[in-house]
Amino acid sequence: MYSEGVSTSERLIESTRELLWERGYVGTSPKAILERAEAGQGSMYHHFKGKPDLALAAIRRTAEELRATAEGVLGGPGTPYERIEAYLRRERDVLRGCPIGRLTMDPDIIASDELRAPVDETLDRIRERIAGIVEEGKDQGQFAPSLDGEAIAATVLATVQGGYVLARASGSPAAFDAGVRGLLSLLAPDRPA
Amino acid sequence: MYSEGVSTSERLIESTRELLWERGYVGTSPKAILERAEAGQGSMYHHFKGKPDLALAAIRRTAEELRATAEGVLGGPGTPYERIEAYLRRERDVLRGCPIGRLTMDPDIIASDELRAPVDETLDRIRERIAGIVEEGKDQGQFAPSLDGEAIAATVLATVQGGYVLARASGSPAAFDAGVRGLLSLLAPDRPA
DNA sequence: GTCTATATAACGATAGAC
DNA sequence: GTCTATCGTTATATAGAC
Repeated sequence: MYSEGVSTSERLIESTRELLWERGYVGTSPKAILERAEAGQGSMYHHFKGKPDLALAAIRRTAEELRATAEGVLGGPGTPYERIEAYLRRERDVLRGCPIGRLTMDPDIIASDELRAPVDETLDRIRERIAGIVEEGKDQGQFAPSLDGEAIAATVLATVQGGYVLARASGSPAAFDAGVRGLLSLLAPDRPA
Repeated sequence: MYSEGVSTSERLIESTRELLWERGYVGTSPKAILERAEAGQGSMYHHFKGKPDLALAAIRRTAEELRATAEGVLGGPGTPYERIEAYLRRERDVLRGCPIGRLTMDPDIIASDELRAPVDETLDRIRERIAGIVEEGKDQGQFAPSLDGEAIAATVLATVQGGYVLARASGSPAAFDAGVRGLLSLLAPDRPA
């Protein structure tokens, strides 16, 4: 499963990342992590204080990765509308859901300020980034001056996060795509009144 | 906790509904259900085949309740826009999340067609209801003919479901409200181009 | 219908040998 | 740094008395 040269602590973090994405925090057991990482009980408690500590390391890395991915499209070329469209349409494994957003449904994550912090910060920063792009679009006359950047940014992010919910409920990415399509049709600069 | 006259099986279902909402399926144990229902081990396995069977009864009831609540506002008075606004702005315990939508992040729910079915059906029927209202609005000239009812309906539902995610991440309902506000501003019939 | 007793496995963590 | 052994608790379910 794992090639030589990857450290045990590295394998533990990567396995935890996968399991948190698939099963959430409550649904992920140390035993499952150890099996996937091909590591023994002792290794985990040597490198990490326990399940919450290991999960924190995993969540931080996933959060960092998600922020980078988002910035990759939002900071790309194109008009404000095009960059938001690129964000909404970027390749996604829709049925797997959002590795960060899904954690908000985990009671133990929400109960812990430390575990919730990277989730909150990640979504918040992407939201701020989108809000700025909307304001940019207003300055350029691409979006109506009446639009509130912060509010539109929340709508964009919510459409994505909620799209995952609809898709997983139906077992098909179609509802996610429909939601994105609907939002883009409302947002389109040349939308008929 | 429970007044006389409420049957044990009733208390079991209600307790399960609460716990599924708070902690999801994976995070809810029979023991926790029994304690909350003030029932013994034997009662639960007398009335239900096991945890999945009890959960199914609980989910079905919650699904039914949610559909009725949605129909209550979507079938209310007002123009199509006003009815959609009423749906988006209806009173919600935002930080608790959606009792049906949250189940889509539960691996054991998604893995079971039987448990997923009521979740899927509920969201699908609300979506269809909203899609019809959008089409109505198009017929009446309140919405642009270019809008796709199905897509807009998915956007509306996704904004709500995603709004819960953003709110729970930040520990405040503000992001939910912002997302709704943003969507309504895009949807408003008198929106400036 | 409800109770207690019991069972098997998993959970999350610690101890101490190597 | 990793391993095995062990711990006390919980998860989920069954058995059988009342």
